[in-house]
Amino acid sequence: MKRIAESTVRRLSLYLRFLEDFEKRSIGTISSDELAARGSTTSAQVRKDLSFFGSFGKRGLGYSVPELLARLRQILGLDHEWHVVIVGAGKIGAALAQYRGFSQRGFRIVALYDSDPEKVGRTVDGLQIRPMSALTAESHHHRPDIAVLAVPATAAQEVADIVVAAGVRAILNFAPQQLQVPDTVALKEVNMAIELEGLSFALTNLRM
Amino acid sequence: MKRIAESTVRRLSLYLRFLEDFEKRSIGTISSDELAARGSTTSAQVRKDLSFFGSFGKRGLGYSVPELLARLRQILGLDHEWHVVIVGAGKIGAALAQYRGFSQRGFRIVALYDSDPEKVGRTVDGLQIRPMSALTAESHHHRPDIAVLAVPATAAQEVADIVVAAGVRAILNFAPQQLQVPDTVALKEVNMAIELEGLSFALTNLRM
DNA sequence: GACGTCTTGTGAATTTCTTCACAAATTACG
DNA sequence: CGTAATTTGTGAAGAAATTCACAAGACGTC
Repeated sequence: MKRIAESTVRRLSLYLRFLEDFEKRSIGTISSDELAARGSTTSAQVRKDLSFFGSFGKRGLGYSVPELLARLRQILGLDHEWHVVIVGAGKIGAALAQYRGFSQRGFRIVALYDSDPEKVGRTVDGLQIRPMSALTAESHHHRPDIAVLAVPATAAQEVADIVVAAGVRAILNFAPQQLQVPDTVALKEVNMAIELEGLSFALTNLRM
Repeated sequence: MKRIAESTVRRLSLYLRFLEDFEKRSIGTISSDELAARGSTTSAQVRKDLSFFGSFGKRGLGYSVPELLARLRQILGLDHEWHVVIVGAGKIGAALAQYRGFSQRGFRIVALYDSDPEKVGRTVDGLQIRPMSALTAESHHHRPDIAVLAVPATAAQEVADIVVAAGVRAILNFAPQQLQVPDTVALKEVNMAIELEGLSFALTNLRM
């Protein structure tokens, strides 16, 4: 299969969200134009994005909402459960552990780790915080697919190495630290500083 | 000035971070190659990115770390203070209010708002939570440049309209809801669901 | 001060991504 | 059944981003 651009995958996620909304409102059919309007893109872009995976629409009619929903879920790999471990039970880690969006979309949090002995043993949203030192051993049992890192920047690379060694194949990094991982491991960085600086740049350079 | 790509601005933020690190380690000079290695990009990319704004290096030598730092800060608009309001004092909003990275980089949180009367009046990190209804009036005084939205998805668009009307010209949106804003307003979305789905896609399609 | 080594800055080439534009398919309707 | 109105799927064109490649400048050394 041809390589799919990251921008395409991001848009597929958006389309999925819009379709869920359309389904909730019992709309059975949707055109690429209507989908595009919701995501500030163009109908051609929507059709091109979908065309990488097959042809799901009916000419003259549009796309069946439930059908396209199912196809998108399948394409994005949301048709089965992923095991997630969260590392770091500070403010961000705890907020993530309680975030409903995870389980809603088939991401099951199987464990929450922290290296601080003070925090170990406490419970967050029904999940007991485990010591960092237990991660490797417990991973044989939990078989995590994805690790979410919510640790200080200074610890991030070390933790990344540990979870990769423990068999995790995807990392979502909230620490403000650029990580190095083998290219067999998928990596996404969420970095508020970068977003803020992007806004600062826009405020400085665009208009005024 | 030519339009600068978003990807370029993101990389400038990264370079800034690396340079801060080099400065801390008292490294006086850096080559585009060394900068590239830290950010998994290429030296040509680094030089091209910088070339949009001038020529800051010395052939045969590289870039002066303090000088390039200063120039990048200026380019990104980090050479003066921005006023930030946070809307939503739930888990995420509260965590953001306490996040040290804001003030460290010249983003001053001038107010924290919530519509829940239960939360109004409480203090988060020395900042009293104000009622949402006061935002418009108080903005005349605070003159916020940036609004950070940490509200439920269902409220996000309404809040966005309010802050835009109150004079905010940049929005950082943490709500899982695609916002519509006038194109005079800069907008960044941080959406964990999209990142997770990107990882799910990678796990499903790449290898295995 | 000439020579060798290094690294920038930047047009040109290449690759990637988006938009255009239109034939083909489907429905609606008289 | 035929015609008008839609809307998809997709090659081709266009735009944007990245990489190449090399002349020009700067330093170190003898």
